[in-house]
Amino acid sequence: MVRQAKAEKLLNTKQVRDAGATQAVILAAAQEEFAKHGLAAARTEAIAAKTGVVKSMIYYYFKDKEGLYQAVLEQSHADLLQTSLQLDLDDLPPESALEKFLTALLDCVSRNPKLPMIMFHEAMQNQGQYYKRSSSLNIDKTLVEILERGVATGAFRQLDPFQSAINIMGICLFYFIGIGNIQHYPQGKQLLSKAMLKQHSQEAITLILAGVQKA
Amino acid sequence: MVRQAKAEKLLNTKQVRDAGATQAVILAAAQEEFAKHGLAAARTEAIAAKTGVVKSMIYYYFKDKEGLYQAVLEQSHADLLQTSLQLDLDDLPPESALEKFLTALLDCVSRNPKLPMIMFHEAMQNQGQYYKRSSSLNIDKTLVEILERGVATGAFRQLDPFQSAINIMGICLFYFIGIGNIQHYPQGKQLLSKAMLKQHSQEAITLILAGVQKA
DNA sequence: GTCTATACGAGGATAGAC
DNA sequence: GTCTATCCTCGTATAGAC
Repeated sequence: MVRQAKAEKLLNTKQVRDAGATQAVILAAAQEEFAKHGLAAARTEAIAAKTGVVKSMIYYYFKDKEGLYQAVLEQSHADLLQTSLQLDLDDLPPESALEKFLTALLDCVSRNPKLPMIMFHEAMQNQGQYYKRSSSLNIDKTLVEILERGVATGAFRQLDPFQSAINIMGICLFYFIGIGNIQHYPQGKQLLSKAMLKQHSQEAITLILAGVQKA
Repeated sequence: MVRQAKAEKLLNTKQVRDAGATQAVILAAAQEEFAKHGLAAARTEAIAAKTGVVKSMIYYYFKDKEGLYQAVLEQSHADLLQTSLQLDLDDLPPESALEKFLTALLDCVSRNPKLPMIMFHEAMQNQGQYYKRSSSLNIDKTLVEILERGVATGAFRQLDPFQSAINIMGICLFYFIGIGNIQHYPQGKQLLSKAMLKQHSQEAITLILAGVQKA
């Protein structure tokens, strides 16, 4: 009797899985799906299909699609937030602070290339209503402050800190957002390979530093 | 008898509308909707609601949602294509060519701020499968060629033309894509006002020209 | 060409067995 | 905790009157 029960469990491996593992696997699949489609166009069925777990598990763990979306948003921003908090830039001269900031940001999105896509679906579809509460605003504020300081000390040229912050973020993040279109170029490069990501970071930093420097 | 028919037509003004006007009004509304939501998440009902015309007109004129989407894509790219063809940059030195190119591009997207949003929904949701056939690839190719020429003549620093082209496009376009998120900043600026658009163009051009110049 | 009404399918969400 | 089966809303698309 007991033996039979055990055998049944071994056959049906799904029932052995624990809560944490299932949640994690759902979150990972959801991140991919939301990155591609955003909240509205994402399909819970597609997410479930990737996990091997059944659709109703999503509702069991995350209540509904929106609940899952918010969980993904939070998890995706966690690394970025953590990174930004650790940066202690106030003591550094503006050029060094900017370089350190950019390196950290580019490392972060290179580790998680889906993040920019998620952010911008959020921006376009939902006008940032979920994003607003999130941490990312601090990132941009940090950058604006570095630029203001650099202009004040004369390290940077006379630029508008607000506009320039947007443009600098554009240099860093656009690469990841445009991938879908960029891929269609003849060369057929692997845009997310380690080598290309490294090169992107270097090119971006060089372009930015040269761009803000006094003429 | 004839009189009555005329009166009836006057009352029911909808029936007076001609095909061209209706198509145009649908296209305009669709462009807005697709810019916000992309193909999958766009709602034909929402498009119809904005027009005052009834939903079934969409199917009458454009066959189905995808047909309307392609029409919007084509119309949205028309201006950009037209602009890019008129640019005759081969005779100009690289710096002038780049500046002329950037001015044209920024004018174009300032006139039609929805274009970048549409392009990037397309990139993310559909991996550029519609976009591929479109004209925009030429835009980026033009930019790559300018950069290559500038590096060859020594006008620009040693940069990777491919990577740099992406980053430059990022500076120009990111502003329009990020609007949803950027708006939430305390300042509450009108990002699409004439003044702000003008400023963005100037800041972008300055940043780019400074960034590619030889050190 | 425009409207009303409706068929039909897709997908979000739940109930209940195991 | 996981699965199966099902409900029901929403949204695309069509049929047909005017």
